[in-house]
Amino acid sequence: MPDASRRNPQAHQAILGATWDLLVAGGWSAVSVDAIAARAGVGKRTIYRWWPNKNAVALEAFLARARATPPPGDPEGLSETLRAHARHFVDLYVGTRLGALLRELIGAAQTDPELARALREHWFLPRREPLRALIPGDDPDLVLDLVFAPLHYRLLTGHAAIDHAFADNVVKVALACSTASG
Amino acid sequence: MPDASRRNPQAHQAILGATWDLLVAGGWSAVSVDAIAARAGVGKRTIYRWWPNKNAVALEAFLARARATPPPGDPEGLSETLRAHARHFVDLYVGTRLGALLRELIGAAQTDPELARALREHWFLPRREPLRALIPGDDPDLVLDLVFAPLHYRLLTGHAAIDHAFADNVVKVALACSTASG
Amino acid sequence: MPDASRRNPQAHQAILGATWDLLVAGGWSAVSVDAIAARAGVGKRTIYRWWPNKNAVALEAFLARARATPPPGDPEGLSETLRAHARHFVDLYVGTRLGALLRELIGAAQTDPELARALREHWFLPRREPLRALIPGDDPDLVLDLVFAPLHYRLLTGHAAIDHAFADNVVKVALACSTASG
Amino acid sequence: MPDASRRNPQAHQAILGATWDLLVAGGWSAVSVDAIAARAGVGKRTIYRWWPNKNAVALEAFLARARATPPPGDPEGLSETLRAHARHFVDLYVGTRLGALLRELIGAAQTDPELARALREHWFLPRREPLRALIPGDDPDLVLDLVFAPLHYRLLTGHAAIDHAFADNVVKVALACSTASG
DNA sequence: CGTTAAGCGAGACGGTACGTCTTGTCTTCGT
DNA sequence: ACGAAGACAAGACGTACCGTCTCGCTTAACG
Repeated sequence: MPDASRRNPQAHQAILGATWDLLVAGGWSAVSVDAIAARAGVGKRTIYRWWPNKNAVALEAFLARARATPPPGDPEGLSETLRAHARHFVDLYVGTRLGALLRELIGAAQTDPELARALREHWFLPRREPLRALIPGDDPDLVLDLVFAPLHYRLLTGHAAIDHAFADNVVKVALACSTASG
Repeated sequence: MPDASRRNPQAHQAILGATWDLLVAGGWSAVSVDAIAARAGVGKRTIYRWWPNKNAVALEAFLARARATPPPGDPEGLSETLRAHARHFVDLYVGTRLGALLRELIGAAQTDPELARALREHWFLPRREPLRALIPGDDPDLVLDLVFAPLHYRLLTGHAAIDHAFADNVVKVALACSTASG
Repeated sequence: MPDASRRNPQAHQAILGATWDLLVAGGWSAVSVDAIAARAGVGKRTIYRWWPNKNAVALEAFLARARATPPPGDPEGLSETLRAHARHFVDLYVGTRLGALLRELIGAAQTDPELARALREHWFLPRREPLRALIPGDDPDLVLDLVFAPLHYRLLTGHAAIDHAFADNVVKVALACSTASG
Repeated sequence: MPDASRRNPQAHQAILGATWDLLVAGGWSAVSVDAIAARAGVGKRTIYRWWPNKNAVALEAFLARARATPPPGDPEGLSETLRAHARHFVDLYVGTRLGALLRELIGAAQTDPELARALREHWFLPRREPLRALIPGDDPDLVLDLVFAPLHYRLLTGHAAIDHAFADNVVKVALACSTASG
């Protein structure tokens, strides 16, 4: 295992930057380890020393940019909070390179268990966890899924449009559910 | 381009069968056009003549098997109907090779727009369409998403378990929503 | 074996014509059985019914055109006769599509024994035979080779130019040989 | 393009060796880039990195073996020298795998200009050059052709046998020519 | 005059080889 | 020891061509 303290931060950033640039310029299909290395002016070995494969690099590039736009500070009331989060996802995902990348990462995760685990651990769970405590009832995960699943489902299948109105609707009915049924 | 009436049905079935066999034996990563051709005793050209790539072949293999277990005849009452469908999806997807294949196909669809279109057109929409008419209110798609999105979301992200109880809960709250909010 | 009396002469000529056209348009590499069939408006089966492979077709196309320019009627004297023949070869081969085709056929014959046999039988021997009787001495084949080999050698290796002067020189020294040594 | 100093000599030799082995075992038709790579335990990419195609590989394999039997040191007298060289060609070519390979390479060169150039440059010219200076008269190339063309002509057309006697005869008459006519 | 057996056009098929691409490992230098 | 560079084994990709085949259609010879 490499010694993290001796890692070259320039190379680290160059790799993430090159990955993102390639993605913007040519889409996911333009991202290959060779291409990243060439554009970053870095040896392939340096990439494989620190990441297991290009999916992991792309995940880190995604997280760096996605985390740069932090989730909304929670306003008053559960309904408002969830609505703010749902709209935040819409803004982050829809019509953005970041949303496309997330789609592609979730896609790649279907054949890359390690990526699936990392996505859960570094993206989905951290965004859900702060909200779980706010949800009353004995199955907060169910409510969170009612809110967030439709968003991601449409993102991945594209069978219907996603916008703020949709986000608002989803939150409204999901909350109605949890009170009506819980 | 090619004349479908002259298509060799033996070769057609052999290709789909070989694809499925490879999938069962070695998972999605074992499926390659070369491997399919070799196992089916078929020239690669014959595959490329009728399908654009292996994703399309795998989709057809998926649909052939998935359609072989038709959705439940609709029992009395909307609630029962949706519950039957949700449980049907659970049975079809969870812990089965078919579910794994669907996951992988949705994954591949994130970088293959044609596959995405075909999946929507030949899988998602046909399963939704008969149910849309049954849903009261002015946004039946929203209700269908409340029911089916959590299922697929958990299938794709694996952040929580899927079983009949989950399916039942989802249907219960989704219906509670639509009545409470609509 | 097919019944030659029922052969369609239009198809026969169309195939030879298409072969030649392809050759002129794109060189030997543009000649494939598929391409011939397509351009001739003929089924591949029709080609394979009458020829074993494309080399045989091309040979026939070559012979049809090469035989259309018959060798010179033999003038007075062996020296003149050989010189006329040598110059005839030069005219036929050098800088012409026909010469290029012969090169390519001899090339193909190196891995196609049947083509080699046919070339010998239908091209080389018929051109040599009438001359053999004219050559005095006990090894006329040697003299013929002294005359014709350099021509074909340069055609195939391209290590030096071929023109009438070269043809004349070859004939002059070859004849000098045969008298000096014989 | 690639950095020759970093070339792996084991792989280089394995490729040439595998090419030769395939040739000996199954003839030219058994030689394919795939087969070479498989037998040499080498990636196809490694072959294509250093050679443009299999013809170039085969040429190098030919040259390696052909140069291993160097041309005869030149004995006293032009006649003896040429005779030794002619017999050397006969020994090298006739009834040997090497001769068959040369035939096939010359054949392939008819549709591969780069191979043609390389054959001239690395085989024909180096063997001719040392002899040119020995030939008196103003057209040494003509004399060399008189000696070597018949040999190669018969090799390529197979219209007559090749043996030491033929070589001797060719040299005898070719020299008679040059003195008689020059 | 009708039947029947070809030739024929079209093109699908099994197969093989091609040349390109990407992945992840390994080696060689330089710093 | 890390990093830049890139060669390497492996093997999938999609294309091209080969030679065989199956399908209907037409057409000539024969009953």
